Amino acid sequence: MPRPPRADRSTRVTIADVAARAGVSLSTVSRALNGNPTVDPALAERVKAAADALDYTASPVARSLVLGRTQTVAVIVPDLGNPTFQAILRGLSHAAAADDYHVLVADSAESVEEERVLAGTTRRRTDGVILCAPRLPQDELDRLVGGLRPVVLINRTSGEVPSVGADYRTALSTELAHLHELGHRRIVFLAGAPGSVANTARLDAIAAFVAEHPDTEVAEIPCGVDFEAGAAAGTAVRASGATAAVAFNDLVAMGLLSAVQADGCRVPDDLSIVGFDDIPFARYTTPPLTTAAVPATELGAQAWARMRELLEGAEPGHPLTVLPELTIRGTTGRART
Amino acid sequence: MPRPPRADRSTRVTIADVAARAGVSLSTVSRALNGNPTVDPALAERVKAAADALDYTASPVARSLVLGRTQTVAVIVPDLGNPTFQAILRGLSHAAAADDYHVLVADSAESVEEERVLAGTTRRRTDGVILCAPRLPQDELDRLVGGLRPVVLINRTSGEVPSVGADYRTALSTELAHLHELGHRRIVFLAGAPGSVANTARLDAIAAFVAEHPDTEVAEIPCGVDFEAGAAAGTAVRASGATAAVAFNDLVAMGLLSAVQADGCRVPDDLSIVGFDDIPFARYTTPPLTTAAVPATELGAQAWARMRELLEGAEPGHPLTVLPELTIRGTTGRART
DNA sequence: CTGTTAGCGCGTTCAA
DNA sequence: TTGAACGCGCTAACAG
Repeated sequence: MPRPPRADRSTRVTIADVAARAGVSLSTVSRALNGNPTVDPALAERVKAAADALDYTASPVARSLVLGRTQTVAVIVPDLGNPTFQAILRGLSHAAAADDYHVLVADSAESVEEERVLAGTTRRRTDGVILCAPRLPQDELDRLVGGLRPVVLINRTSGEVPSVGADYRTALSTELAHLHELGHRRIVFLAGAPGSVANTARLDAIAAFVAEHPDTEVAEIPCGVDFEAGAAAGTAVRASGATAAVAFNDLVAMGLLSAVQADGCRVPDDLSIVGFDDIPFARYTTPPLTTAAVPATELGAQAWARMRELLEGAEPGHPLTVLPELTIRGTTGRART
Repeated sequence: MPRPPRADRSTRVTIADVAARAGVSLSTVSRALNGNPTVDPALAERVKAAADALDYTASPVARSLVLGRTQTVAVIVPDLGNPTFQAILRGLSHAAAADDYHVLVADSAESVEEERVLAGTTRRRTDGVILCAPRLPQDELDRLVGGLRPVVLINRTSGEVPSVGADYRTALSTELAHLHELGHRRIVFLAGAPGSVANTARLDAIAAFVAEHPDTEVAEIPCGVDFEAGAAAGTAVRASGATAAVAFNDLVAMGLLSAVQADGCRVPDDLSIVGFDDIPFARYTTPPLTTAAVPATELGAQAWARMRELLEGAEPGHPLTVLPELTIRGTTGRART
């Protein structure tokens, strides 16, 4: 892209204009407008009058340079199309706005390389960066965050870096227990990205559960993380003979639900399905989806709260881990016998 | 929020450090690093070597101040929770990133006042603002955009301001024609926000359609723009005796679909439903939703393209209007007789 | 081709 | 309490 022409600033009103109009020095204007108490009340009034007569507001860029503070934070997400990340961004955005901070968003497109680059470049034009479910391997993540501080991590941890996240492991155990209670003994798990932190946590939960419940079999089916993947897994799920399916997330669950129903399979009579996340649409499927509710919006707000503490120089709070709540709706029922 | 402490910049490497290490002046470093051809190749090499030995990158904030350019644009959306705006943001974000621009997002929370304020404050720290479906009344919008340029409008227009949007009117007519062709003569329209531009466009289309089809009745039911509103309208829709419902958008359609089905109503046998937007979930409802597909991601990309032209000082292209495509899926069928 | 100088628009010492 | 002067980090105009 060709370099755009230099901006025309000739028409912009600066602090000098206000100073001239109020008949004071630049410093006095600066002090008056920033509420510095050492300025004569009457003068301050005159300055403010001049300022809004001229519709003046200090240049954020100039202030950023001198203050070393931009009033902006960066948020890096792996995919802006993912409902969970959208919810996190929304919660974060609202919370930051309430504290008069701005939010720079960047989508890493699930690319580890992009993630690394974006973290660096956005950090330089903001006061801190919030990494949302970064895909970086642990060692690289550990290395990266060092040069990025202040940093807040969502759904990942790294040393003493403040973080917020959901306890996937326990939540998945709860889902399995729910299925077990309904009599399901042959279950399939539609796996997400192999090797990813989120998938590994779920696999751990499954291994632990199976160890404690020898009567139950949980088979893993490589799948994916979106609708299409879930729908595509329909055939394999039915062929498995399982009476229940645990999807990596709600997207997969919905894709599966859609596919098996189109195939004449009744849910939950023939097959029970559980999702994960409780995205906004989960309650509106037919039947409504049983899932583990991750308070994504709240996580976003909490992530901002951590960042804010860091920015204020306060002690970073302990890592926050929320436990997704099992939300039983219509896609789970007693196992067919 | 208390003012954060002044940032510690003592450890940051500046252009002076690079200059010292390379044994040249600051200007030479600047020139070399910016690819200015008037610098001796050998020297340029030495400078670059020094730069990355020091891991130096010019401060974006300082550059912004001197260049009067931030390489950032602001996007204001009414609601980050709306799938359509999410898609627009995604398309915009990707397109801008491809041109090495950053995106500042702000959610106006459907507030006209917030919209006005955010537009102004974000504009000052960016090179331009993109207003996504602004809720401002036309006269206020006209007034606002004047002091904001460069500006790009999505789903609204104002004088000569570049804009992109969808032709709601024609698309809704097409939906009505589809229903009419299936034999529907009693139709209800689940209206969105009264007085909003989007709702008015749909109402216009309905009025025109009814005028041309005296045999058809289209009753308006005040509703809303989300799931809950659609679900809540279920009773009224069924009581109306209509054989088909046109929802303001897909969210409403899905809420309605869910509600009437829970009530034992068969779709499309007892009731046909059409949505609007074709959000990602529309194809996964049961049955899949018939709707008018708005290429939201593409609109976002096009909005960026317009902004980019403006930034480059090029002629702003003509307003772009895309025609949402009728996407017939499973929620529409012949009218029951 | 390179170095010196002057800002970009502000906040903030330091004197007065 | 106020103003003059300096500097944030960088690019660009102007000499040399």
